[in-house]
Amino acid sequence: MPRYNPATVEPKWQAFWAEHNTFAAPRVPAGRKIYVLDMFPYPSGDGLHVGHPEGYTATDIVCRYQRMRGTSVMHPMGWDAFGLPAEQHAKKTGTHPRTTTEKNIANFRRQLKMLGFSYDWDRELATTDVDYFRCTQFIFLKLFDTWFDAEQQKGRPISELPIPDDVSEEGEEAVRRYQDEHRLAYQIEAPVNWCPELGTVLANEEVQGGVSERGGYPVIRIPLRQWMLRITAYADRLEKDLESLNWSESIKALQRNWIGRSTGAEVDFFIGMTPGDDGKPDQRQYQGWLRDRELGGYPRKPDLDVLRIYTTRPDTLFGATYMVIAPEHPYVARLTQPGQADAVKAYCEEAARKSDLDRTDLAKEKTGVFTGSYAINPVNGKPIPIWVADYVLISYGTGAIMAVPAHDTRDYEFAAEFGIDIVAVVDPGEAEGVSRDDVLAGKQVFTELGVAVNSGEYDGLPTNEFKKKIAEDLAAKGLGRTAINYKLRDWLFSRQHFWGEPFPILHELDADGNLTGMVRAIPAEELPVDLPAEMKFDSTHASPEPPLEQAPADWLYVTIDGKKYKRESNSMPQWAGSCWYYLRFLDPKNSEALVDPEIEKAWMPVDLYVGGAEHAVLHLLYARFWHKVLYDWGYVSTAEPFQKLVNQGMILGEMEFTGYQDDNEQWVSAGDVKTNAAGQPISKTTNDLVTAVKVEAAAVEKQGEGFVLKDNAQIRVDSRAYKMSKSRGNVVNPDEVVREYGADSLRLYEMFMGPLEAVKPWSMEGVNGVRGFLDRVWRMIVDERSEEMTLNAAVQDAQLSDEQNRMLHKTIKAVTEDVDAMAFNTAIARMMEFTNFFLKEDVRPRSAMEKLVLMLSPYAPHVAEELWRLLGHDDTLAYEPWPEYDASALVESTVEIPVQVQGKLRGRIRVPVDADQAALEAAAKADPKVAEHLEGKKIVKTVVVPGRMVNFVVK
RNA sequence: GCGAGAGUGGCGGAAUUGGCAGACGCGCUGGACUUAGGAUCCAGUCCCGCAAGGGGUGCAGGUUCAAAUCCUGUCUCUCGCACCA
Repeated sequence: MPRYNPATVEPKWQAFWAEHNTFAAPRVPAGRKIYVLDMFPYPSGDGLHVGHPEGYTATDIVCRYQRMRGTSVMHPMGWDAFGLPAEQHAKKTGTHPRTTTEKNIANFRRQLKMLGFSYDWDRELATTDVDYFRCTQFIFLKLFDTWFDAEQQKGRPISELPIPDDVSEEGEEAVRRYQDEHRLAYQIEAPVNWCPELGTVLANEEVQGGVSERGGYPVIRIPLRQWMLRITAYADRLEKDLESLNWSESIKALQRNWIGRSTGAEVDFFIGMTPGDDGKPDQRQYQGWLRDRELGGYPRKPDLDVLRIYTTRPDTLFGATYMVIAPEHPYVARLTQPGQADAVKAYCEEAARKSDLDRTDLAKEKTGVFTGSYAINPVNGKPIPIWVADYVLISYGTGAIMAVPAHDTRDYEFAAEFGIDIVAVVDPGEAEGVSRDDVLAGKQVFTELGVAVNSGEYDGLPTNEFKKKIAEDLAAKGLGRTAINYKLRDWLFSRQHFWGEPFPILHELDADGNLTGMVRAIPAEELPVDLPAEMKFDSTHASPEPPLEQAPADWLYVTIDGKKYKRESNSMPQWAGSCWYYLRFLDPKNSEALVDPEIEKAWMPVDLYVGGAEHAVLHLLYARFWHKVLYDWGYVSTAEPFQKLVNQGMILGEMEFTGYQDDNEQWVSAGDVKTNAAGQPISKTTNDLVTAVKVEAAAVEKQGEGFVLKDNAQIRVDSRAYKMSKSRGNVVNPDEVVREYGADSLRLYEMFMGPLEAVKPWSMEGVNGVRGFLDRVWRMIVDERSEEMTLNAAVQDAQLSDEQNRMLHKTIKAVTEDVDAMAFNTAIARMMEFTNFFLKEDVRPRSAMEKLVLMLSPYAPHVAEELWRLLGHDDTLAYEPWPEYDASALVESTVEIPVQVQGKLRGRIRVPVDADQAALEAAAKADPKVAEHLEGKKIVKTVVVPGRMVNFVVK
């Protein structure tokens, strides 16, 4: 009977591991430690996807390998369980989100256990656990209780915030408001991205090109009171500390790009308090202002009589021929002259109505309107017109720019559109790709570095020197200062969901029951703030108002010391729970602290963090931000949470061939098909829609660069693998794969497909292939013809032959080096070679078989345990020492060396390993094939690399 | 447009201090065993060629005794960002 049958072997060992608590992690490590973390999944109703086990298998291999090397391993798993789908399900069916969530978690847990991962399940947690979000709320209180000291670059308790005298003179309420303005968690009334379809407000990051990232629904902007987290305060540290991390350069680049640090200068342009009838500031006032600035210096906050701008190119100040302020800029109304009022008002209203989608869509053509007012360019005293245009964003820099059309593409387009002067102030010289004459004539835009012209005393300065010089000069005159800006925005931290962590915040009510604008934090010892138990779920949610506004009054309203309060009804975003779960895993049941400091110190940081690249920016940036705040408070001992990060590549569906047919079901070659604006395939010649038709692999053949129909070689077909999706019907279900081939085969296949970080197409035949390998390993060791589990007769307590020994140690060396490099695909290939070799051996020494089983066990743990037992061991192999290789066993007495003539391979010679140059050369010349090619030629040069190759250069 | 990464057989991929291109697996071809085969085993499988030989790592150049690997240019694809002043 005993053919390899994963359906019996796998559940048996899963039960064994659970019963013996095989993978329990110690409270603190004994000796060397490794903390290996998977990005915990959102337990969706669809269950596990084959993408999940890819990263999970990789980390599981590392953990099992490290246990065998005597390392203390922390390897936990949990659930990122808050999220919109459960709430939408509740709206449809009335089922409480917690019920749905628990059901989904149970399914995920079953699936993960089915795959044999060596998690310490006693540490399991879900972000929806009340005890867990009690701690999440605690961290929020800390964020609320922190201000960022820019001097020290550190978060500090709000009680240490210095209060300016003029504020403290105004009284206690003013002080509280001042503090509230400086907290890391603060509230604003801001236009938010309301998505009616999803019934929620989205973060900027969740809106892609004006539509929701999930679902692609339209998003409109409406004002709402929101909680924000001041992540921008930590931008500098978040960027700088990337350097210390063992992350791929591409992920670091993504984060740097997202943070988007730029250095430049802020400059104040004088506009005056009351412009003249012509819209221009009074020259005498301007002169007075210049003198005041020279004496008083550059103020921290701009006065009302200036327009403050940010530029990365202060060297182009002389070329600024107009200015632009964003439609939302607070000065818009003030700067609008009566004659322009209607036009400006209309323009701003339209801009406000526009969704981000519209703004992006219309990006091709610049729009704007003149305010009628002018500002004075501080370098030459010239008045320049101020425009309102939506290509300037209120959320970046100061929301206002100086426009230099000659040297900025956007300004150039705008100036061309509206006929504004273009003055070149940077001479491109011999720079490539531009015509110097055209640039100097204002007919072509030039945005690179060059040499200053038309810039008064600065003429002749190279761009970089000019930048430095003018920044100093402006600072000396009190007109500007060097400044740093970030693309990163503060984090919109509230959501209009029921199914999220409630904020531990109360809003003060006045006698009429209206919000006073003052808030009060719930003390840490009174946490958690649980969600209301009784809750009705509406199927319609047509307003952006949070569902918790409909919560029972006894939850929503609180009276403390006779004062009435209303609970915050927003909830936290899903990101909140995933910001710190790696800490809670270390000490999941601690009721006193987030994590015991002794335990935290012993296990942190996470040594290996594996997950999808889709979290390269947001999750990782948010978690790093929280970690740094906790670090500033002394709750954690490391500046960064995740030392090494690896992103597994996406697994695509099976490779597909796609042909195209027109309305008459006639084939259209893929070369004649393009996509239209709506993304549909159309014919290049007729522009008619064509239909994509799936073509079987058997019906196509390779021709040249691509594939064509076998029946009609004129018709090219597309060949590619697509992202798995329900709509495409190419989703692979892990349950089915396990049923058909077993968990070990699934694990092995996912690792064998290719490098962990690469994007790879699925292939069911490939799974079958690795299953064949496991079958061969089984037959190599087990006697299949026997009814009992019996060793194959070839497995004997015998000495290894030299060749067997070499094979064994070669394999140990390669597999060990590969797992250290996380090159699992080649490690598996080496074990396949080992198996192919020993299957041909009549005697398979037991010790060699045991070592293979140990090496295979991280990849295919169930079958390995089963074989280990058959080989005569009573206990799990999880803590057996990892095989060591013997370098002396690798040495061969002779080696085959290629011989080239003119760089072309002409023969191979077998020589002693230590053959010297002369011996190699002689042996090479003696080879008949080589001799043939040398005959009648003169040897000009002989290259001999001992142990590697010989090359003759002849004439 | 900007940034990052990648182009190697029919397919997934291996080989990177420059040194035998195609490890390993799939698929395919032929054979053995068999009532049967989607089991197993054996042999073959980069392309052209009967062979000798020639060609070959997206394309075009270059460096070198020797290039998938280094340099220059170029094309294509994937991912991310996208009016960030």
